[in-house]
Amino acid sequence: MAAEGYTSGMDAMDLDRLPLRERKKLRTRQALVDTALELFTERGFEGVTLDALCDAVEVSKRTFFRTFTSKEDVAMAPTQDLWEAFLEELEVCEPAPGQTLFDVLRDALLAALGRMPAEGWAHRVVLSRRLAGRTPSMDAHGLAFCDRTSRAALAVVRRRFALPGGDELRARLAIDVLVAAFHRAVEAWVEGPAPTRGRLAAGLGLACGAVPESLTLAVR
Amino acid sequence: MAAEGYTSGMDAMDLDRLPLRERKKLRTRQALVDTALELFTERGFEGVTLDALCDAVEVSKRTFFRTFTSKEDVAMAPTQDLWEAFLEELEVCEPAPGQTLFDVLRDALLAALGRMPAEGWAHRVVLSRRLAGRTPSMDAHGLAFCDRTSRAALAVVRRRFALPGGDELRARLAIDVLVAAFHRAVEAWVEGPAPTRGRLAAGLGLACGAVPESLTLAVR
DNA sequence: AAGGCTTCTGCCACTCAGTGGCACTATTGC
DNA sequence: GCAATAGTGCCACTGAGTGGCAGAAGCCTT
Repeated sequence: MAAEGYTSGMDAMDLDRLPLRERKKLRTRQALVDTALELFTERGFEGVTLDALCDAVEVSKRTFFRTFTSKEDVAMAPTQDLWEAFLEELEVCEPAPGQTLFDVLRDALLAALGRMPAEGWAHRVVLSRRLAGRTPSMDAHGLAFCDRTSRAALAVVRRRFALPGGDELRARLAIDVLVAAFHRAVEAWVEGPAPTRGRLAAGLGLACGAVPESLTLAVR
Repeated sequence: MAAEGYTSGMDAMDLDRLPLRERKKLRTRQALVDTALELFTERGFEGVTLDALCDAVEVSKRTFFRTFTSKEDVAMAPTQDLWEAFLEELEVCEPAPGQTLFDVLRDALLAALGRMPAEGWAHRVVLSRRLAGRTPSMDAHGLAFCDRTSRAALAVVRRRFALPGGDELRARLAIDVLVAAFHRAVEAWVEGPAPTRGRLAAGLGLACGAVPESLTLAVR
């Protein structure tokens, strides 16, 4: 079943209606992600060459690079799916007027989280994050992706919620803070017991709630 | 330890006292950074091979990799010097009791900024950042470095300012927020006219001040 | 249902970043 | 000066990522 967790805005129904060619492509994509996470976890990111991965999935290296932009990319796919869903949620959400932008952003992220497949996704993210923890190049890749997503999010916010000029900076900071809170939540989540979507959502809420106090926290 | 803009906690006095070997090393390092920024700016990051850079500086590739960890690294050196100085400042600063952690962090960063060489440093950072803006791999490298520095900063904060257990998250968030504010400040700074240390400091103050409002900013 | 048309895939050769090893030269402390 | 101890240059090698082209597989007519 291809799409789950790989193409964010799509459920199994849509999937079956896809032309055969697309379904195949999705299947290879999923196979690459799953096998990559498995092999990397087993032997380490550096310990697995692309040739080895491609052999295991029975795909040529050329095809790999038509599906993913880099070796890091394949291992970060699960998280990236979430951020893409976040952008889509941000695009369609209808916040109550007067609501705080920060809350709107947080809710969009929570909604995106709710759209991730209940089965398997969380596990893939955990493997991916643990790997990133001990693989600098993976971590860097993930951070860069977040940064690009933040820019995209700012563009959506600017277009949909018509910011007064001086608030551009504040909006961008709100996004940065959300991203930071999310990272902290994930960090705690992958260490903790039984990582599920629900626990991650709870952690995100907690981290977001801690932000105001983080600014007024006194030393000594 | 080093020379202007290359090793944070040292001025020209100290430099002359260094053994010859060290001074040579520093000189190569500086030559590599300057030439790299020049060539990259001229022909683009991808447009310059390491062999070309090493030829220009008359250094072997082997030596390059003894000085820098990667091609990206050499181009990000100026910013990294600042963050290293920040860690040192954080280590030695003596905040007034009751002061806000966030303010302590911001002041440490401002102090580090003040320690950067008045001549040349700002210009190097501007070149470096502009390059990073159109070179994903450089940007990723920079973000990863910030992340590592944030972790290190948290360790210092934990040790020096003995946090109660539950405030670990809040402290880390405070650091993340500072980093975000700094990034926004730099972003605006490299676009603006006549980038000097002073203007960057002003921009950082502005961005830090905008954080509380960014959390309460309402949509529509 | 068979033809051509399009799109994707496999393969091969290539560039370039980054590493390991060894011989060589230069600095330093005696 | 003279060992000991760096740091350096050179060379060969691995592995990521790319370009090009020939062939296969899905697709779209009639």
